[in-house]
Amino acid sequence: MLDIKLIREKPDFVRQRLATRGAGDESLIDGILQADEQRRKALAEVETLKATRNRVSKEIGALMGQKKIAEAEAKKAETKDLGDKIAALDQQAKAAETKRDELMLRLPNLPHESVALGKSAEDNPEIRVFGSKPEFAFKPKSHVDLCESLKLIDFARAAKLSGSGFLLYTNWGARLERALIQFLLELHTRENGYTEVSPPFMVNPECLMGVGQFPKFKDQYYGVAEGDKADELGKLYLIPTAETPIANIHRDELLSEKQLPIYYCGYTPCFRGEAGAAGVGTRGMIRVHQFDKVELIKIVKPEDGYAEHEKMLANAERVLQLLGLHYRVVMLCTGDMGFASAKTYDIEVWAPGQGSYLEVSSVSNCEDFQARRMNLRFKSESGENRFPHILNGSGTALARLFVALVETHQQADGSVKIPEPLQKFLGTDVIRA
RNA sequence: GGAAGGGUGGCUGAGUGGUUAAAGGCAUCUGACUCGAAAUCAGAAGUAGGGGCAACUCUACCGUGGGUUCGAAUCCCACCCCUUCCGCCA
Repeated sequence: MLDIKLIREKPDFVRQRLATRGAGDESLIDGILQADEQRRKALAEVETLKATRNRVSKEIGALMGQKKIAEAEAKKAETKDLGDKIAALDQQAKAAETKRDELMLRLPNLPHESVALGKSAEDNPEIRVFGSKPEFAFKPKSHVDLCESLKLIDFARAAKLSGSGFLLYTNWGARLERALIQFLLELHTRENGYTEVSPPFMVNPECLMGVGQFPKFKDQYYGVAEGDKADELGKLYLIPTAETPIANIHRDELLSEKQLPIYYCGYTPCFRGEAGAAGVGTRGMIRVHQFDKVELIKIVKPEDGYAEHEKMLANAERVLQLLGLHYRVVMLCTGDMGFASAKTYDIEVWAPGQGSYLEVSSVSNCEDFQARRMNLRFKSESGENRFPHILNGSGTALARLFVALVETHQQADGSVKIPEPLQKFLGTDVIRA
């Protein structure tokens, strides 16, 4: 959520920054300003009436104390009708506030000034490249073929169990998935200083609201119900990313400055409806309804936000470097950024069998946008309450990492070599048919 | 699912209709003492939203939402959450 004071004081600046996203959100500003104006007007009026009522009520109390019953009764008659006026105005103020906040919750974050202007993914500038596309003396296979020949994934039976867009990892496939999770968590906790957490996989709607996934993208997530009780639907949702529970850990808290920075990492499965998205329904692991991910979350002082952002990006890149994978880092342009983000880098890993780059990590600084939504603050040394920056980054998404790994390290004989840092977690240096 | 108890400020914990923003304690800040610190003593200090150039001032907030009343942390109703016990259960 943006700061209403910023919208009030610099509406043109806010409109201009929103316009760079190209989604037309700046058109909401007028309605927000109008509702805000109505709210303040009603508030000024009703608060004057309340002040009167409070004063008279105190006088009545004093008179009662002195047993001057008649005088007290006279005062009561005086304020009798104030209540109705107050109730009516209260309702007006509340209605205006509700309208203002509904609109505010639909506004995305303002892009940071360092973000490249652009309309779509084609305008995303490439920041750097690590390694180079591997050369093969044979035609590299797709992960789909490798997974079938090595029996890593049973696509057909996964569909039998849950429909398209789900994966059944088998034998070395399941063990590789588990080894990757272990490898990632060990890397981030031991080398990069993150504290591991293992959060619930279902959360209440407030959490989704807090990170900005609700209300705008409500149709993209899985709601659950207990048993067959239809009215339970909507009390809990399957998490689309570990960001949702982890970033909300300190929701509605007032932290002390000494507690910052906070670094969390955690493994969870991620559930995505992917309604209308291309790729679901075809075989493969690129776009699925459920995938594993190790997520990084930071809660930091605003002045440290962007330095921490770069460090988090480096933490995610380290994963691919250790696994010997070629990748590139791109900065998402203003038109391609996520709703809550002020600045995002994507890491795209090369998948030789696909002949394309796959997004395996998205590292964002949401600044204080999420902190405002979830009312997470910290008390600074000087005593003022401030909103921290909240950052999130995939460290990394697993299904696509799995794809890049088997496609990159496949051998002419159809086997897959396991990079050295992963061997101790998997217990082998090669997977053969 | 059943029963009982409970939700008060950064934390803890009093408070059953009228100067209660709310005692006490902890933590925090300022001053005194000290070479400095600790301890001790004195004092300050909630959060949010309005109005005002400002000094300042008003309003709201005791789990949430309603209700009763001139006036509600306090009384009534509904709901949510937590704890313990029972039932079921990995």
